[in-house]
Amino acid sequence: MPDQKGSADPRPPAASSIGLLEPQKDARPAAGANLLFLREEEIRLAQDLLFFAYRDFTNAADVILEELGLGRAHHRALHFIGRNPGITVSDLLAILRITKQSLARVLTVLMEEGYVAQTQGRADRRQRLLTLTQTGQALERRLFERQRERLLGAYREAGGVAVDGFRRVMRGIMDESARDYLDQHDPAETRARRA
Amino acid sequence: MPDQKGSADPRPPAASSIGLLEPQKDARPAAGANLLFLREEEIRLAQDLLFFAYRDFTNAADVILEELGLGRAHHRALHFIGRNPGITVSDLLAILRITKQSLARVLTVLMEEGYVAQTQGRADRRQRLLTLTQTGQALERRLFERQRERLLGAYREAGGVAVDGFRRVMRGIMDESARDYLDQHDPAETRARRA
DNA sequence: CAAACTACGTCAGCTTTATTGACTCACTTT
DNA sequence: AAAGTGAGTCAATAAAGCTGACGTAGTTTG
Repeated sequence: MPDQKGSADPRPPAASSIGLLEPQKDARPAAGANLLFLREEEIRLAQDLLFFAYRDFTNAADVILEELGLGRAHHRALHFIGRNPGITVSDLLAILRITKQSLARVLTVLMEEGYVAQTQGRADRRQRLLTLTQTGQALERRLFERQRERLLGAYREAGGVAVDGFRRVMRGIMDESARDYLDQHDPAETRARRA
Repeated sequence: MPDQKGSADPRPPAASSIGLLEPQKDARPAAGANLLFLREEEIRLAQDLLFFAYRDFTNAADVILEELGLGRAHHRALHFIGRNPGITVSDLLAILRITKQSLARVLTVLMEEGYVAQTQGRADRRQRLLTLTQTGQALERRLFERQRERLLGAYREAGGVAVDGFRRVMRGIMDESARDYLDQHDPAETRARRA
């Protein structure tokens, strides 16, 4: 039980810099609009949210990974190969934003253990297209199920409108290139519904 | 009392538990409501969202950290010390979920560089209460500003309702203990507005 | 009060995950 | 034929985490 601030609380001027940037004379009466005045505290809360949600979300799959002697890096590779069957090594590198050598180590293990297979590119034979094997798909699914439980619970509690908001904000946080990537996976069908 | 789990949730039932899992014969034309039928793809999209948003959000501060020879671990410590002045070492450990030794390495650097100061606990003199020095506050602010830009942009684009949804979903994803922690920082004032 | 427990620090050794830079090989493009 | 690209690999290194064990000061309790 954290008891912080229990005793001698050296906390400096707490709500010190409230009005962030412009005091923003929010004239809009729209519902929820008052939530939008972005004081510092609101942003700091979001930092916390990202940290905890990501921490616990990734953690959900760790038990399984540990059994198999794999790490999160392997999970990430499995996830993106599974979602992009036939992806090239360089495309995968661009998604993960790690170096070729870091990826190589991970891929080597995944191929040795029979989770991932390579096939030579047809158009460009220099390419090694990555896919999940049956085993790989099965593992990815186990990992997925764990994380799915969490998201399902969160989605249920929050409701559909909240989920939509969640998506919008998350998209806004990431780089434009990441949004572009997502749009390839989330094409017309879903985007249409969003409009 | 902070809202635990789903029970006793004071929040408006809104469009919560719509046809989840069920193929949902959506009669409602309400915007976003039909987004809620949780096919596998929807969950996988969320995995992507978390990965990219977290990747790019944390990345935003990396440039500054690199200049100073610090890493993300240092940033996390700075952030949570800044947000909990006078926090004890063990409380910080509980938040970060790393081992004492890992934290020790980080804290040693931060204290050597003059970003963090320790004071002996008054009630319990075994405790070493951690605070940011002036320098530490200044650095934390620089890092904060970078991440703030991103969030500000995302919040503006998404709008107040979306931000509220984002918060709800993120809270739902994390462990209950993390939600409890947040409730200490986000007391009456903010929660009231949310209702 | 003495024993037991707690908060913190630290030593020693280890693993995972990442990094940079240079190089080869096979293939494609110009 | 030359230049460029996709992929793999070598070697060396770093950041950030881990376990287990132990010491010391301080607190709580039988």
